[in-house]
Amino acid sequence: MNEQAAPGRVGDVRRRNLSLVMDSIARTGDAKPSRAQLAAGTGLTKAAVSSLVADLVESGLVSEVGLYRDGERGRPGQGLELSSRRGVVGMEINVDYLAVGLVDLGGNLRFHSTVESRNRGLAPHKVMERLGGLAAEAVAAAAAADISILGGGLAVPGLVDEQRNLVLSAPNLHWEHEELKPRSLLEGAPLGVRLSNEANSAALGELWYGKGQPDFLYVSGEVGVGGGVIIGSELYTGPGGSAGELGHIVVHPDGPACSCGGAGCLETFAGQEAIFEAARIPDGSLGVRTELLLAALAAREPQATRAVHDAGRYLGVALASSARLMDIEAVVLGGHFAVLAEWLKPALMSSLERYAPGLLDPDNLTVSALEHSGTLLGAAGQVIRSVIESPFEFLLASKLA
Amino acid sequence: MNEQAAPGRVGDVRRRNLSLVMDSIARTGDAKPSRAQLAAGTGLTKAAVSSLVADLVESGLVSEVGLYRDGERGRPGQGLELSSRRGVVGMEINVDYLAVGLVDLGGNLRFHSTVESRNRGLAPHKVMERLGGLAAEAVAAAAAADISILGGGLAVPGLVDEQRNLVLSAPNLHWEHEELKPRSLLEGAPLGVRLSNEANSAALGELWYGKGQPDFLYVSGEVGVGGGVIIGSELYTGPGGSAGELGHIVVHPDGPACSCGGAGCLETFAGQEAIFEAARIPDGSLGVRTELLLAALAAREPQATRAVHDAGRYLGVALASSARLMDIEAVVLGGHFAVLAEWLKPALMSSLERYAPGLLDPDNLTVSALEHSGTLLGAAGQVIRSVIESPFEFLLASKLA
DNA sequence: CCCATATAGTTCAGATTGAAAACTAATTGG
DNA sequence: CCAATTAGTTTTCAATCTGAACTATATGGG
Repeated sequence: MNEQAAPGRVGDVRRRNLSLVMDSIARTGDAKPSRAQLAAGTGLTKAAVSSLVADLVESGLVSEVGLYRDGERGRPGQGLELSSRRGVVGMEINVDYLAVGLVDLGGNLRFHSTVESRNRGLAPHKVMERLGGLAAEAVAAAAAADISILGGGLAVPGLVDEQRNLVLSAPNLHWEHEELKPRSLLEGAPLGVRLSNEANSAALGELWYGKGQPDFLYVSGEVGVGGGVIIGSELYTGPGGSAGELGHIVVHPDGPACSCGGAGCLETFAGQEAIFEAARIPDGSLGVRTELLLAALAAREPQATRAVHDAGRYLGVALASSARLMDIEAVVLGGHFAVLAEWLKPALMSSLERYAPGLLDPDNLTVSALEHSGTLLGAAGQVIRSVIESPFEFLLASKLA
Repeated sequence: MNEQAAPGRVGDVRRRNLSLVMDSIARTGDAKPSRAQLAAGTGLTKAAVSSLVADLVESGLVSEVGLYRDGERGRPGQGLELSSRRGVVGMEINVDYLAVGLVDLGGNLRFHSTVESRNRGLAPHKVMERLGGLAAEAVAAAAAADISILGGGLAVPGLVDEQRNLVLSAPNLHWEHEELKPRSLLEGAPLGVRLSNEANSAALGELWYGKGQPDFLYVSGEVGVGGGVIIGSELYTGPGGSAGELGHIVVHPDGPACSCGGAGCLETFAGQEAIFEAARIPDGSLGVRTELLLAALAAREPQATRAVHDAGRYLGVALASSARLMDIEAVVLGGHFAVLAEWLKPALMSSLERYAPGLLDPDNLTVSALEHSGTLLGAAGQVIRSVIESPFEFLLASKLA
């Protein structure tokens, strides 16, 4: 069948409980729980929690932040939080811009910088060079705030091989099978830099730092139409790692040819290019075209209205199919779908009602609250999450060093 | 965010390792491994394996089956297998028939019986009564073979709530929100009877007792078109438990209305009724209509050929979308799609090639090898699997008794 | 026929770790 | 200032793994 599971050792229990305590602190967030509260919350004894927290504090992942003094009787507890002096750098390469952010273990965005950059067709090493400059700013900001950088996450708009640091295919950048050297962006960071897909990162950002529902489909409308599937608070990537390709669901069997080699894909109706073209918006920078489109919609120009209506209708078809297939009950719109939400939603909802009546509650179709920082937060969050989920490995590494 | 994980206790290690040993024995299958081989395979020490096996043998889940004598030097090992004297009854209610089977822990079908029964529109208690008669045969067969029955699995062609023993909706039986009493089919079986969906069970049967690939989409062509999604050797059911509804993917936005309330669903092109109707096969029993259709296809009658061609084409659209969305790389055809495979496959493959070129290797589009017993094996297998995955709970229960 | 060799399986000491209970620490309120 | 209350630590105990030594049972060469 498939691979054999590893045997359970006595020490695994501690591994798991360290993670449980980290996760509990992370979830409790701003409440800064005491050891006693963690014991109550996790089901562990106070003794066990004390011992676990001692290890986590020693390693610097968790800090004590003063006493409780809430007027209750009894000895006040020591508040605990994920250290605000450890951080991860989130980075994003997109078609029209580059962005970096510094996120501390608690999930606070401590520094943020975006620059416009026409990356389409640019050689990967050129783009990485520019991004390196931006990353240096984040490193400087971290030094200034006395934050030690554990690692980084880099999101790109394409299919990636995380293990090998390959961008397998990013059609909108015109990159095919390019090897990046993300590690070079943050020399010396103990956990390195992790490559990820933009839509997946945005979905994870939404999960960890947004509304936080455990099951939803994130729809990313950038130049391409991407998707990130969150099931049971985990990203579903599929066996090969490329699940969520909402843009290439067939929404009309007689539809036009698509750049993917197929036909009738959602992207041919609802991708940025498709919408701009159908709305007769002239060529130009993304910002300008978006302004023109919004103005045309506000002026109720028929071609623009129709373009967005069609996009909404076919997005509805794709969501109806997706919801049925994957049993999805909530959708979060991001990217240009978020920008166009006001005009898109009516057609989208009526389409959903036609093709999958009653399946998706209108209240469960929301717009991302994180806007542009969602992808950064998600990219950094993946590294933060890996520390929360396996603090034992981190402890080991820091003990050796 | 979501629910808190349970704390790790020292005893969890044994729980996990008991399961690991059970699973190792199950996987090794006919090879009947010795304790030493299990130690090598699992990474546990011989001492640990001995202790674990002792518990499993005592509870009756595992039996020793004679010595190895393979001409090697050294003391021969004691072969171990999942007990062939413990069994689970698999049961199936479908539109045109009822079936039961007796499956031992090793996955061998020890008894099997199917009867035709026009269940459409029949009251659930009537159907359960008939099924009870069949189940009694399985119980008698078990007694004769000295097999003690641990529990049962019951598959139905509809959406179920496993926890509450509800059939939420089985349109092809004309059942809506019916409560079944599956437990009554096997009074006294310690693990009870577990209700499940027919397509999901067939997919699991294929996983555990068929070709055994870890990732695939099982497509069930019964009266409705269902699907079972297997990812990483697990059934993907989605947050609400109703994932895999392949039959209601929208394959043509201008298609006809569907019984689900939507429009253009795959089922309206590729369901049994749709195909028979498009092929102009007169009403009658399923067996007769199938014969007529196969004869018409053999005679190359244009309406039949066209009907099956269309079904294949739209199935291709649905599979292209599904494969893109869920990153699926293998498909197993079951039910009438298996019967019609010869005529269906050409249209299906050319459709896949048109809508998702290169995504699905023709070699990865296969027909189920288990035929009708797949669903039974899967239904029983879910209970067997639960014993393999948590033998500790079973040990506890049997110690109390 | 017997003993060296090899492999299977068991026994026992040692280490890790959480539970449970008793204990110490720090605060409030009468 | 002391009783009550809550936080956190220390101690003892049980579960269960590893590792090493030991016993059991086979093969094969002299």
